[in-house]
Amino acid sequence: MREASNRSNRRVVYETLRRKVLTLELPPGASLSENELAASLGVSRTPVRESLILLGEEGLVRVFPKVGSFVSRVDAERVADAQFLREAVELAAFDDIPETLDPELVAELRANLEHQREARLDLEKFFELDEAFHHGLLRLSGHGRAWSTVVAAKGHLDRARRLGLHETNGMGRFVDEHHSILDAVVAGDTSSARDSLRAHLRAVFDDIEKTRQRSPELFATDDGSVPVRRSIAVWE
Amino acid sequence: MREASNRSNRRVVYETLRRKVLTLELPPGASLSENELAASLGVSRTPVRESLILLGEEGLVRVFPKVGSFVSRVDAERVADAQFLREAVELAAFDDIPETLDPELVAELRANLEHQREARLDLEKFFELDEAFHHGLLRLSGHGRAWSTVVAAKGHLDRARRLGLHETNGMGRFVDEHHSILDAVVAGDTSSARDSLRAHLRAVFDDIEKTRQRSPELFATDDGSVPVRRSIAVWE
DNA sequence: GTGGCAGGTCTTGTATGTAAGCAGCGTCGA
DNA sequence: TCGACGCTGCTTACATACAAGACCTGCCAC
Repeated sequence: MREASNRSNRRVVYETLRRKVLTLELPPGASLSENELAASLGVSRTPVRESLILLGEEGLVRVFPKVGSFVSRVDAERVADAQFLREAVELAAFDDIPETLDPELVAELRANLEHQREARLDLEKFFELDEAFHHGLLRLSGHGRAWSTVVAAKGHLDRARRLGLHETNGMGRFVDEHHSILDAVVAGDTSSARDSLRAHLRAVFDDIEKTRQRSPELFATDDGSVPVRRSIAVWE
Repeated sequence: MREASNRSNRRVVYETLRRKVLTLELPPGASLSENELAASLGVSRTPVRESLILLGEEGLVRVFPKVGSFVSRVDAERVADAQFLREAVELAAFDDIPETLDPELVAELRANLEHQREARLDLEKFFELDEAFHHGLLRLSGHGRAWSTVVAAKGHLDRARRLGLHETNGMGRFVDEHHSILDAVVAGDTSSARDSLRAHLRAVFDDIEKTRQRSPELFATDDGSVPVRRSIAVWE
């Protein structure tokens, strides 16, 4: 019945749920019943449950034993933690940038920036390119593998950013900042690249903070309280 | 039959397995059959399987579908990745050290160093204190929560370190280095503290490198090849 | 002797059954 | 009217049954 896929059901379910949580398609507080999800996705509870456990470890889902599982609130502390981590890692990588850069990778980054400009009004597309760009910066210094750790830690940061960017009219400014960073790196001016990158990351974070002050309800502190059980889940 | 514990079976199994992997009690390459582990631990396959999945995400275990699960080899690349990450995070934290330190925390760190000196011949005890010390340094700057991410990423680094320290005669040198770091921090000399911390972390890493050159077989690159199935598991 | 095939046994992946607990709501009593 | 109590339906946690594939071993043919 199910096609012979190399990717296990669990992997598919995990990635599907993760994407929906990060894109806020499954909003904070949404109920994630194992039974409902299993029925919706056409699999048994097992892969769903295993996925929820993984998302729980990542902090994107909270599992309350015998009560229910819910998409976690966007936690301001976790957002700040992720900001600190990514800044530390990305800046530290610039200390290890080699004298001569991998020309192929530089070309890839330049092409990425072109696509960013084209996609500056398409939130999802832009986010995807933004991720690849920052990952690429790490790869320039040979620390590309550290990106996965950053990715795993910055779920709350990404959701907070999305909350803010829904009110923004275009990501042109970010593209400009990306350009500054890459130009400085290519010019061999590591110090300037560091400053530009730090400024860029801080600007993103400041936007989030502004959003938080405007709409604090979106950032409800994620204490141990159990959300109301009513199904908020938006699930087709 | 089983006592009403707040900690779920899965949590207990996960932490048990993780500890045994990190302490090399379960050596790299050891077979981790879900059935065997379930029988040994007196639980069903479910919590064991869920734990193995989590350890797999952490990189400590490799799961080969329909073949078996095995403790992952100590991977030199992953060791280097973890080294980069922890250095980035710990050094970046020093940029945010406040003017006046939390005196309670400082006292705790000083007491920790006393215990380190007492335990400098007891590997496991020393490791525990070492972890708490570095975590404490992060807490000084208000970034204590970032430690969990570092912990989750540095499993390979910890195992590599253990491999090396089995051949060492005491951790007195590390205690001295810890003292230098803390003294510089307390004196408000952040720059010197950074230098000392970086030197300390690099020294640890150099030790690992030396071990790797002496005993490369312990660091077999962890490619996709399936280990022999014969049960290497040491399990009482 | 050697190569190849088949079967048995192991593995993980998935589905489902069972247990135990929390929450909400209605009802009953004061 | 209001509070307490129990029932009902939901949840996750755990156990178990089944499916499908990989590997090893031994036998058989050549």
